[in-house]
Amino acid sequence: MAFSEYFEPAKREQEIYRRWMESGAFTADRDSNKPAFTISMPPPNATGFLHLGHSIMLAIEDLLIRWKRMAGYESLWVPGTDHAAIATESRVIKNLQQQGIRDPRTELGRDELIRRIAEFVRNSQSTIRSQIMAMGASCDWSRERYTMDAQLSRAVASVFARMFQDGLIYRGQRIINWDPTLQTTISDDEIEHLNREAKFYTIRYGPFLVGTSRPETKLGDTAVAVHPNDERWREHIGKTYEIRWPKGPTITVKVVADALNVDMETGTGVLGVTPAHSQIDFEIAQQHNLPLVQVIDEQGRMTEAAGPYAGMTVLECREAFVRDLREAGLLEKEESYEQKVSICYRSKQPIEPLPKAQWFIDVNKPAVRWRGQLMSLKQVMKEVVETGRIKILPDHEEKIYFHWIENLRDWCISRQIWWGHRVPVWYRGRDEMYAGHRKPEGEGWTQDPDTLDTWFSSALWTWSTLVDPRVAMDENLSLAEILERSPDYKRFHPTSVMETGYDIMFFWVARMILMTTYVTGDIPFETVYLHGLVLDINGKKMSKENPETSIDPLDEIRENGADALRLGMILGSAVGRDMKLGKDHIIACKRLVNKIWNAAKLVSRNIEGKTVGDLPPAPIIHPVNRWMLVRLKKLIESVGERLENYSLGEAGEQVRTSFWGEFCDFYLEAIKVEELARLDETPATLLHVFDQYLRLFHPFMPFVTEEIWAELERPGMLIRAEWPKVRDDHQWPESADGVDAVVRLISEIRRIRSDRGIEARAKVTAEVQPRAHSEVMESCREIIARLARTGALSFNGASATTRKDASVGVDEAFSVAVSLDKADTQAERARLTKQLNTEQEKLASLEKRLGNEGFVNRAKPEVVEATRQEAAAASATIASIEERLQSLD
RNA sequence: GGGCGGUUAGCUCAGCGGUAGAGCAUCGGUCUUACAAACCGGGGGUCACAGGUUCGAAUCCCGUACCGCCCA
Repeated sequence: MAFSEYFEPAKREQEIYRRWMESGAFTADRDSNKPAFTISMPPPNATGFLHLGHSIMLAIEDLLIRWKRMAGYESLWVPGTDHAAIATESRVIKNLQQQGIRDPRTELGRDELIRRIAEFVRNSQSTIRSQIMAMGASCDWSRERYTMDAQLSRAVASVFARMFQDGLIYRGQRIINWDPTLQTTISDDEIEHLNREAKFYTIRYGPFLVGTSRPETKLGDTAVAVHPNDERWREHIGKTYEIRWPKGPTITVKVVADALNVDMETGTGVLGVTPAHSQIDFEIAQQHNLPLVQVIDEQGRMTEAAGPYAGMTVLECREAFVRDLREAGLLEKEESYEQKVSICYRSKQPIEPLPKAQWFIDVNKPAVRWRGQLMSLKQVMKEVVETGRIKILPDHEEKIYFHWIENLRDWCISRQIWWGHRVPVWYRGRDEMYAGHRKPEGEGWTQDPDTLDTWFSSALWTWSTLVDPRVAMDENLSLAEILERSPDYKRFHPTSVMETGYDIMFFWVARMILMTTYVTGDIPFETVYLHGLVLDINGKKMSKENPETSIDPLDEIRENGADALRLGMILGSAVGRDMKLGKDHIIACKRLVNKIWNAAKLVSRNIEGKTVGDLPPAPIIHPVNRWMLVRLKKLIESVGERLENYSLGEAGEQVRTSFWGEFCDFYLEAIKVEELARLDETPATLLHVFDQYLRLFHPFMPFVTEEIWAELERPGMLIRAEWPKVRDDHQWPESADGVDAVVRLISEIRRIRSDRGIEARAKVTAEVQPRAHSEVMESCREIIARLARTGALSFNGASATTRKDASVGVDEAFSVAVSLDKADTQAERARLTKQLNTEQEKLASLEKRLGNEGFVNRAKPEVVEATRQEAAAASATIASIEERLQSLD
């Protein structure tokens, strides 16, 4: 046992992690008979870097995994990475462009570009892997997966084919969200909204006035919609107008009545309908059988249908068209307003609604067999949460989830990029189409060029990662058969907890529920724990533009250690709440790491060279040892409850408070007293208690606790040690209450010393007049003497508490007189009067409550009893204070 | 426009029916070798505002104000 002066995380963490790995502690044993506890790690992007979002995810999940592992569960934490289709492809394309390849897609071709991206992914996967390790994550690397692994790809294709056969996947010509920058469609959920200052134009439009922020789309109008009850326009309904724009083209618009989308109060009550470039207008057009005129193409340029404006970009066209309208006197009004622009969450560029044939998942078709009924995907998604089969934390996220489902539309799953799972559909000629997990027999088939939304494959993650790779290679097996023959799937699915940020609940969590219930007939996970965002100290998203407030987890690990960073993510945070994280907080957490290291040094010194018996055989006699065991018992109880409730921050906070305040500040100081130290039971208690704290702390700060465990030569490794159990035999109420009184007595003497400016080194004479627990107090005299720095200490101080040359502290269990060099009755009276007032106020309020019949009759009996006892204690204290005050007269 | 949150000590936040807590910061002190990244002591809050329910409200309900997020 040779503790270094400081625990140096940077020097020790890698070695500790290596020992964990080598011990096999991360690897789940499928054949054990323990209950399973499974978490699927949200796969970081294969090309990403560790950021604080990952840190908080890893800190929370590792905490749960380690706790459950210690508590007797077969913990499995499956790590992996995501191919992140759009993000990765656009990143590599940008890199290639910087290397001088102006248009990588055309210059390299599909196969070569995919080869380059795959190579890039291979190189960067190891980066994120080592960063996950740096956090101390105890995940099962032997089961690491990647969304593009063969068996996961097989799952993707098979699910697609099955949904196609069930009619849940269809190809449809619809208005989709087109990102002209990335040259692909995106789903509704991938759109973000941005407010920006824009112009709002009112255009003279045949007999109408029509408002728009996008005049260029008016070239593609095929109707105007008015409210059926609007007197102003009623006569026009059903008529068709030809509108000749100043420089062309001429458009034909029909006047239709629409009560749903037209608001009479807004503007002129006339809505220009552009079916090809607006979701809502498309729906109106479908109802009224209106034609579609596409005026904007996929490059974001005007089409031939835009007449003289063809070939211009959208913005060029807007400018030109507005100018032409103005010159022709058709521009009625031009005002500024705040426009909501839809942008792509990846490229952050405006999206362009366009008509295009794409693959969709039908969320409304009742084609899913679920618990004996035929339901739509939407209905199943709702059902599993409504019935509590899946519990979402925090609670209010369930409401958000339901609200999202209400508004959910068919999910567009095809993308026009190359990196990803290719749509498993083949065409031959004009009429033949085949969907399956492999190419159909015969000649002349061509595969659909599009790929699938990344979230399609991540939606399968909880179970696709558990598919047996060898079994999945058998092309003749159905998906159901593959699952049936995958031992990990059978053993570890459904998973226990899905822990991720609330910001991807719709992208991911909801879609896992959708896919997994459909494919497996079971839920993907039992509990969803959604953490909040980690913000900088000003409540802003961290970004490289603000390096002062931005925290890089890898820097923190290097400087302060992974334990401190992890604690920083857990302590003082609660489920689902955003946290403003400053470096101060992490440094404060580092102090706890340091504190436990130092405590370990002292513990080590105390047990050195002694025969330390194990608990329980040693009978515990001394009240201070008993008190410590009682405190520990209550802590274990309470921490267990908090963890079960997912109050992780509170659980950690309680261990910290108890460890620092009760164990370090009192117990460790108390056992420095020879009288206590020489008892055989003391080192046994000390080691037992410290050992238990190490276990309680381990899931919160695994590295330092594991290192101490080794230094103290505890058996095995802490990662595999058993979680503390509540010891019902550790119950000594008199000792526990008595030592509580001793703790207060010490504080009382210290306070008097501090108030009266008694020199720190001087020993004072103190006389105690106990009213309860006198035996315990007397048995702690040496401890009191040391911690309160008293010289003579007696316990018959009835007379002393009336002396004028003393300062008296009053407590419900005792009075204590501290002798002074000089009497100062004024100061003494002032201090006691203040305390008297507080006590009297307290008593008055307690008595008022007790005098209230409603309270006595209706409140819980134990509350009434506690109130009575408090009142009794307050009166006892008051009586003593009054007695003391009289003696001063 | 719809939905969901938040408003508690100077700061960051817990607590969410039994009468207010932590860390940091602050003020005063430091004999004591586990720890000055520490120790001892102190100060600091009508829990945003206004109603209601209750024996009892920071906590539950209704409303107001401001802030934030999500969806149209």
